Amino acid sequence: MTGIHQLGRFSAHRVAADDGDELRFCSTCVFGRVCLPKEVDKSALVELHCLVDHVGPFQAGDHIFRAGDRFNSIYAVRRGMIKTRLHDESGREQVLGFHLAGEMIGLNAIHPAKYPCDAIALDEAEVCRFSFPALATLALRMPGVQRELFNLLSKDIGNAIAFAGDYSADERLAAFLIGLSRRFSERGFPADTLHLAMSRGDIANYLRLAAETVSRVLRRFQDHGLIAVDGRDVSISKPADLFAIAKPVLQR
Amino acid sequence: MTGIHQLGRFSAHRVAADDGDELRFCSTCVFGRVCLPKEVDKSALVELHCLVDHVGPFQAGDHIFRAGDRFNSIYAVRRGMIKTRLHDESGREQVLGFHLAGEMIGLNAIHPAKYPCDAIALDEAEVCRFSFPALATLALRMPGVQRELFNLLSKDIGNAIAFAGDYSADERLAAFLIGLSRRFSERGFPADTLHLAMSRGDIANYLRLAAETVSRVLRRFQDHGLIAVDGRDVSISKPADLFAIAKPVLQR
DNA sequence: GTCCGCACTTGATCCAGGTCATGGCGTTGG
DNA sequence: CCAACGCCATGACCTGGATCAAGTGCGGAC
Repeated sequence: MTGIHQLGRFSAHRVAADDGDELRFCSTCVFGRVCLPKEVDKSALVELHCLVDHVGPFQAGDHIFRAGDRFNSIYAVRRGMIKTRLHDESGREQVLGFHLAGEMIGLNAIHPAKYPCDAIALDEAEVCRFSFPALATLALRMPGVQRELFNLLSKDIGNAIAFAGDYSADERLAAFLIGLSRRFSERGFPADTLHLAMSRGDIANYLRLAAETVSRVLRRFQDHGLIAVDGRDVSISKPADLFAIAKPVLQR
Repeated sequence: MTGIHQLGRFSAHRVAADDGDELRFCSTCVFGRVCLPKEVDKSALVELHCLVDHVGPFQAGDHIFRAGDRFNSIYAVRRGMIKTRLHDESGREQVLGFHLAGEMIGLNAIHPAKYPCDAIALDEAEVCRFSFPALATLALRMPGVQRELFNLLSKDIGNAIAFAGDYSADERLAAFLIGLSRRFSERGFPADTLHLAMSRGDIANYLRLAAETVSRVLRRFQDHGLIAVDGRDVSISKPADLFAIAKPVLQR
């Protein structure tokens, strides 16, 4: 799919912004914070806002972008959950991450100038598309935007190495749940009740475990009273105990 | 160690540049390429060069920076090999990478504003220190510098996920050797004779294997005629066969 | 020299987690 | 209504690589 076809496709999906106006960003938006400092330049802010497209909604299974697509934009998740994954020609899949509202995807596409991975909606989702060339140009005039981009990129390197160590299945799962819980609560969702939009298989793949192991560990956590599992809904009963297990992974 | 103490420490190490002059960068330098495009602005170039400090030499085991140090600079390796690692309070170590001449370290420190990992020389090494605030300011005026920074950061995300999948010990080791070989040859060193400046333990840790497994797999590769091992010197006899093993890791 | 220490190798054994097989359950579609 | 399918759970078994335990070989101190 070429860049032009992509544009056409997204235009068809476009919906009106349901929050954020000409000078205010979505409440969840990562770029919201560039509005805060005193350095705010109204005209530049309008420009920043103008280079954003709200696209979607996507249904579960829809691709936001595909590995190999020419890179032109980075995306902020606006609603729903997105997974990024790469899969080689022999069919092996590797889930790279799950992205919640307010988080950015596509940053790892800047260098090779094409997306290295697929981005797939896990439930009904909407995203904001930022033209990266436009953003980079704007960053030349707005130090806050540049700083924010550097921060986002740098943070992503850190995220990528989160599960790099050789941790046990228990540590991985606990860290996965605690991490999700934190991110949910940062976005205003309750920290103790999680909805896992992804399948057990996706979780397993992300954590480099077998799906059976994920089932078994969740079961054991439940038997020990750490969590309560109901299908894809998980409630965390003993966050402190769960954190104690996750600690080696989280405190890098 | 505070930023100021760091500065003092590095000053003591400072040596004169042995290549690169006022308007030319070290031949290996990642920022060398910003000099190429027509947009070159001599005065800005002088500025870019001025914000670089050549520091070192460091001896094997010396720290370039430590986890927790306040972030102020990114570093380009100038000579030698640097490993980055993080280690938690319980003593578990995790090697994040090995960095050759011409490669950049410290990019993952931008966001938390402090280095998340240690950087340690593996042999006699020198580095170039770039003040990041100065670089970011310069990037506002030099689109080429900004672009290069975005590229470097984005590339690092890709590097971080290289060994993320669940690959076998053979695949990991083969990919490690092929990857090193490629990077050496990009820097002008022969592609078929590698010197591994790091210990077997470091390799094992980086690949999430046991040191014993690294020994055994190298032995097996040698028995199969793929490589010849002489202590820390490895020569690659059948790059194609080795690549075939490494393929699942490399072709993400 | 010879003693020590460290990195590395090699063999023997063990185990966490993978794989395989089966069955339940909820959803979709005819 | 039932069949077909996908997702999940759970038990039985297997295995790749970790761990444990000896060596080996080499460089540095004296």
